[in-house]
Amino acid sequence: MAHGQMSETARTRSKSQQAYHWIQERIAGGEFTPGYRLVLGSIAHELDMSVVPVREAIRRLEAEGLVTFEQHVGARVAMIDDSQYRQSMEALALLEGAATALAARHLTADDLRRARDLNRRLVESLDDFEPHLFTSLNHRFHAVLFAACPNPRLLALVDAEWVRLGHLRDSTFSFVPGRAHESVREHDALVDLIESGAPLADVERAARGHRSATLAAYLSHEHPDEAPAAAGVTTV
Amino acid sequence: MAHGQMSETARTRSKSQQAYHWIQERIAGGEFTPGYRLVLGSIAHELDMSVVPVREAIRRLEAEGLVTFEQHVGARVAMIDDSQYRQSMEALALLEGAATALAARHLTADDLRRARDLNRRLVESLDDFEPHLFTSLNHRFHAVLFAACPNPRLLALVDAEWVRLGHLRDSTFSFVPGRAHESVREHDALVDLIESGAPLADVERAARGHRSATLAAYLSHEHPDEAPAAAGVTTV
DNA sequence: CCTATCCCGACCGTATACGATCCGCTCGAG
DNA sequence: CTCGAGCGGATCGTATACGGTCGGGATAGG
Repeated sequence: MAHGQMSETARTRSKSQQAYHWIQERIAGGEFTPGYRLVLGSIAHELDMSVVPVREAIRRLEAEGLVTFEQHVGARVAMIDDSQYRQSMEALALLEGAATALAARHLTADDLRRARDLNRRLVESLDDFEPHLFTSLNHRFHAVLFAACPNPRLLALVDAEWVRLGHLRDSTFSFVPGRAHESVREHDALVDLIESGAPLADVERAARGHRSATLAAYLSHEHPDEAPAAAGVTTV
Repeated sequence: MAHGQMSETARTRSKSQQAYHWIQERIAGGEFTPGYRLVLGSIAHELDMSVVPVREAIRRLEAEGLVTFEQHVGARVAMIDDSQYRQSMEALALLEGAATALAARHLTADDLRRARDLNRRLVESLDDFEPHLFTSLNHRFHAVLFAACPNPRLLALVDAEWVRLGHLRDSTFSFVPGRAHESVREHDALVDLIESGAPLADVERAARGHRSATLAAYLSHEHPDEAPAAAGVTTV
C-alpha cells in the first residue's frame, strides 16, 4: 500500500462489509465456535467503528444461516447440531453432484490435471493425517471439478453450503479417519468418469454418492444405532 | 383485531421485521417491479420509522437475492433477467425434485387427496385461463408434495428459490400457455408414481423432469434459436 | 446547436444518543 | 436453608445528526 489508497471506490469496502468479512473469517477459522456470543458493542469497538455497520453485517450472516439472533438478547454463532449437519450435507450432496455434472463437459485437460494433482496430495497427506489440511485439499479438489459449472446460481448455493458447514466439515474426517482412504479412491474414479466422457447422469450419481457416503460414514460412526437408510438422497 | 394487540412479546415484531415483510410483500405482489428503486428515506417515512430498521431489512433482502445494492446509490428490486431465471429454475428443478422424492414416503393418503384436488382445480382453471391463479395453484400443488420432506434445510432452499423467482414465475405459463395442459398431466403422473410406491429415484427424476420441461418450454418459446441442450440438468 | 464543466440537491454511510429489555445477583421472607 | 421479589448492569432497538458520494441540470465555451 505504498500510495495509501488505490482506486478509491473499488478498494474502500464499506465498514459493513469489513465487519461482515471479519466475523465470517473468525467463524470459518474456528475462532468463534458455535454458541459463541457475538456482542455488537465489543465487535464494534474491536473494529473501531460504531455498532450500526456491525448490526448490518450480523443481519447478513443471519440471513445466511451462520449466526442466530434472538430479540433483545443478541447474536451467537449458529449451533450446527448433528441433524443440521446431516441436512446440509444432504443438500450439498445434491447441489455439488449436479454442479459437478454440469461442469463435466466444460473441464479442460488442465483442470483434470489439477484435480488429479490435488488428489495426489490428498493421498500423500494420508500418511501423516492432518484433518484440517485434508479437508482443505478436499474442498479444493471438488472446487476444481464444479467450478466450471455454467450455472452461477448453483455455484452460489454450493458455496453457501460449504460455508455453512464451515469448520464442522473438518470433523467428518477427524471422526472417521477410515473414510479418508475410501474418499480418495472415489475421487480418482470420479475424475476417470469425467475424463471418459461418461453420461452426465453417471457423473452426477457418482459425485452425489461420494458425498452421501461421507455423510453415511459420519452418521454410522456417530449414531451406530440409527437405520442406515437415514443417508437420504443416495437414491438417484 | 378487536383487542388491538395480543401477547405483546410474540406479536410485536421488531420494526426491522415489519419493514422486511412490508417490502417483501410489495415485491412478491408485483407492486415493486424489478428495477424499482428502494429509497431508504421514503420507505422509512412511509412506515413511520427511522431509516435504520429499513436498512437492515434491505440488507436481509439483499442476502436473499431479492434486491441488489450499489454503494452510495442504493437498493433496487433485483432484475431477474432470462439467464438468472433459467439458473433459478434449474436449481429449483434439482432441489424440488429431491425434496419431493424425500417426502414421498411420508405423504399420507390425505396429502395425496389434497394434491389431486389441487390438480383438479388446475385442470378446471385451464378453460378460463388465468396465469396468476394457475401459478398459485401450481405452487400449492407442489408444496403439498414436498412439504413432508424431512430435511428442513432442503425445504428452506426450495422456498428461497420460489421466492426468488417471485412474480416472474407467473410469466412462464403466460408466455407458453400450451405448457399448462402438459403440466397438469404430468402432475397426475407424478402423484400416481408416488402413490404406487415407486423407487425414490424415479420420483425424483419425474419431479425434476417436470420442472425442467417447464423451463425448456419457456426457453424454446423465448429463444427458439438456442440449442435445446440448454435445458441443463434434465440429465438424471 | 452541441459538448464539457461545475454546482447543487438527493441520498447513502456511519456515529452518537437514549429508552427498552433481559439476565444475574442480592436480600428478605418463609 | 430454600425460594421468590426487586434491583442494577449489560446489551439491544431505534431515532436523530452529520459528513460524504453520486447524478443530473445549468452554464459557459466551441
